Amino acid sequence: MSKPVLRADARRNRARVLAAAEEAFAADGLAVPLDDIARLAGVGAGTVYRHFPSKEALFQAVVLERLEQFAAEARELADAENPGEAFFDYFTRVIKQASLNRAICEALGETSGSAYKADAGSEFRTNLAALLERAQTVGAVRKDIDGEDLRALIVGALAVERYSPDSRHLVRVLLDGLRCV
Amino acid sequence: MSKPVLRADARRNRARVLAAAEEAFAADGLAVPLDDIARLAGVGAGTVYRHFPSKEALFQAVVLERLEQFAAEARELADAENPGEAFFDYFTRVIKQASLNRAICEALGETSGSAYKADAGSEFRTNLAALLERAQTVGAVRKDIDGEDLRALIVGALAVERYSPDSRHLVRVLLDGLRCV
DNA sequence: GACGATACGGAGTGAGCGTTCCGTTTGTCA
DNA sequence: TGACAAACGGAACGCTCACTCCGTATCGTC
Repeated sequence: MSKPVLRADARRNRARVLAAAEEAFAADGLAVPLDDIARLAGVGAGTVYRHFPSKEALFQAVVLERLEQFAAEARELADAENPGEAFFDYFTRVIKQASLNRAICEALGETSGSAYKADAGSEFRTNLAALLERAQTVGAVRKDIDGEDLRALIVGALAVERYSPDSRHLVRVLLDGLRCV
Repeated sequence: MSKPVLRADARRNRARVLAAAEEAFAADGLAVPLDDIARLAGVGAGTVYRHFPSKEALFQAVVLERLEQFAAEARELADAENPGEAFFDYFTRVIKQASLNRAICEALGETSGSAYKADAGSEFRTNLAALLERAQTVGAVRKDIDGEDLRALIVGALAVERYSPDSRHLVRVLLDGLRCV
């Protein structure tokens, strides 16, 4: 049912494809031609399709890998002694990292992105909501927003950051808006 | 040098193309096939190219038309009795309208969008900056942002609004961040 | 080392789309 | 109304790109 045990070269090539895709999608988003990814990985296009049913599936695999990293970071902060600080630090860090990764920007910006909203980005969602709630409990963050609101605000902050990456204080404007009044 | 006086049918078709393009681009952005625009306008593809040198040029014409409307609205508010209120009202209205128009979203979001940043969207830029400065003068808006910052924040607010159009209060979070502390 | 299965490479295929070309139609003006 | 220029329509072109196919190479096993 699951994996029929890959041959050694197949395993190696799969890893190469994933690495190449991560780099290429991060730089140019979904627009990068699949042939470019194959060339970057040092394999043929057919090999890419042996491991991933479509370009879109490869993209999602790359994005989900990254979202799981974000989720892990959030988990580490779940018990931080200062929930407010933890929340704002995390928010800032995610924006900074994600804004440098066009794949993440496009994936999170997807209004109808079923794959990230529903199934597998769910751990990211859960942990993010947990951070938010703790920060709200101690009075660090206004209480009239929920997890889904926060994700929308992340998308907005990403757009701001992408638009003017130099301006250090713009995201702070948003954070100030999030603080308790 | 300028216009060689268009024939009547040519003038009519040009207007139809512009109207169709405005509708199509607003709905689907630059991704809409040019043939669709031509069909919607009831003309052939060749006719579109008689009036506009490229699809991109047509897109810019549509966007600039809209930006000039925004600029005009800002001009009307330039002497409002309450600069703070005028600023926030204008900001909210622009976000609301622009978020419904995918062409505007894409155009404003263009990081390297020379056409809108440089030449012709300049009146929009100027008037927007004037509104901002007056609001800052009366102490309604924090003073550590400038016109370019504001445009970045508009792009961000657009992303938020597009992501969750229902949530009435999300843009308010951003506005609260803009207020004087 | 030989054999069968697995995986590979990259040319090929088909679809979509921006743009052009040209035979035909239509407006304008005398 | 006739004739010429202006404008039209849409078929055709060329390019890009996702995806497939199949002859060839490589791996694992006995």
